Amino acid sequence: MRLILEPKFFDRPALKVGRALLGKYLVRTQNGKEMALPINEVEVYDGFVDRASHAYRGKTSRNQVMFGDAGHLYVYFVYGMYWMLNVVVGKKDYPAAILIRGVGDLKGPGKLTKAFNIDKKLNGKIAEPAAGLWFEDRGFRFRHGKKIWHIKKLPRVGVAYAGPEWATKPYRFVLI
DNA sequence: ACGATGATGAAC
DNA sequence: TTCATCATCGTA
Repeated sequence: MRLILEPKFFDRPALKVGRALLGKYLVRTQNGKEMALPINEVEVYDGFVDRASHAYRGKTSRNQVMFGDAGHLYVYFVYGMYWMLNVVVGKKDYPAAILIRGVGDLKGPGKLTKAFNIDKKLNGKIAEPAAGLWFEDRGFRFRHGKKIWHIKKLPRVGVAYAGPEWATKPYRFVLI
């Protein structure tokens, strides 16, 4: 089973999409090769009031993709070295996105973008095969022989600047 | 615990 | 135009 996730999958409340993305596959094609790994960690950045979100201080040239349509990729550069991969969710003009923090054995958002060769060339593109990067439902993941899993809710990483209320919100989801 | 490393955005 | 900061990671 390989079902490509369409933009409408992402056009829902951010927390719902964040949970729904766990267990889905991140798929990358480049020069005829395909790689795909299941998503096991994400963070949600939700709306104008979220002080940890890039969109909190309004639209800028960097974050404008977050204000666009669901299903677009928001890719930005941090710490002079790493690319972060997000997918935009929710309605147009409502800034929200899901940061992909872990896929397969790759723990950490900077490692997975390096492994998948993701950089600014993908920023603003729709997540679809034509872009070379998209998301798929490949069926349930099996853990311990059963087709179930647990979702652990944790604070987001590296957002102390948002202040205690927003830095401690359980907007990071990990597939256990 | 800290340095690498450069874009970003706010202040000047 | 300068400057502090940053949705990180590897090495110590």
